[in-house]
Amino acid sequence: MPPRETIQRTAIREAFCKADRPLSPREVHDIASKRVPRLGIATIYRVLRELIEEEYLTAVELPGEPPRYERAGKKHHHHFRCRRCGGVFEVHGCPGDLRSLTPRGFRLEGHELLLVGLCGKCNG
Amino acid sequence: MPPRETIQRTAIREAFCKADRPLSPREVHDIASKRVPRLGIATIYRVLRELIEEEYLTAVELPGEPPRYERAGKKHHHHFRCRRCGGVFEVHGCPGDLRSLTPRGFRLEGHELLLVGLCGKCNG
DNA sequence: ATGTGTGCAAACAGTTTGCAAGCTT
DNA sequence: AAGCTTGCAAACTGTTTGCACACAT
Repeated sequence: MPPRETIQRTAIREAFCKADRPLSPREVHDIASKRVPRLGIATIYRVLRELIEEEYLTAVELPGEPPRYERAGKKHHHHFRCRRCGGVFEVHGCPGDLRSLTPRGFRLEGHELLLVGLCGKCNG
Repeated sequence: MPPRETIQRTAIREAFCKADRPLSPREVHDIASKRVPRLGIATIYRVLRELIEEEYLTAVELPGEPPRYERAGKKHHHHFRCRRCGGVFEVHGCPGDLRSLTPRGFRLEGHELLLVGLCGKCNG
């Protein structure tokens, strides 16, 4: 049976609809609390897990920072992080032939790539 | 004045000399505890911070997990994470030519790559 | 002897879980 | 009405800090 339509779930989904960037659990809680005052942080984590399970959201995990979440459905991509302003941008395309880097006997199933440098604004 | 030569520091440095992979604070504690039985986890964190400051260690930040540490000064390399046992291994070599993925106007200075799959043991 | 470094425990931040009560179906 | 979902608080993990004591110098 599908999950029930609760105001909490609705408020949480709405937060992601309005956001144009990946949100942390704390940020989701801050946004959704405006609509559902007694909203508990545990509910955020529970619903987040369900929405990922349903593939409504995906986790965005970047090195050195806690995970954020964004709407699922985007095609395979990587990110570019500006070391000056901290902004994170999508980059499309993908390096090929990563199998050649894989140690003998290991099974390669996927990869994550983060480019680092200066974004257009910070590069001047 | 330089840090004092304590058995704790020695045991922690030794753990990294023998390890051929990045270690988590917990792993460092497990290894160094064999030599220094009453070793406290707080000491691990304190010494880790000092060793990074001294550039004896560098932090290895992987997406979705707490930081690990390895000896500084290694040449450019990446990591492979086993999705079953969670182990992290070094891989040598590099995809190269990532400039083609960089957005127009951005300045590419570096990159981080994580391969994901099954390690030799978990692959069977 | 001096004062830094350590072990322990408490404090913190982020995340998960147990349980009684509430709300959707 | 039935039982999934929530809020609350406690439990857990990873990390930091305060403090008295130990030990390297």
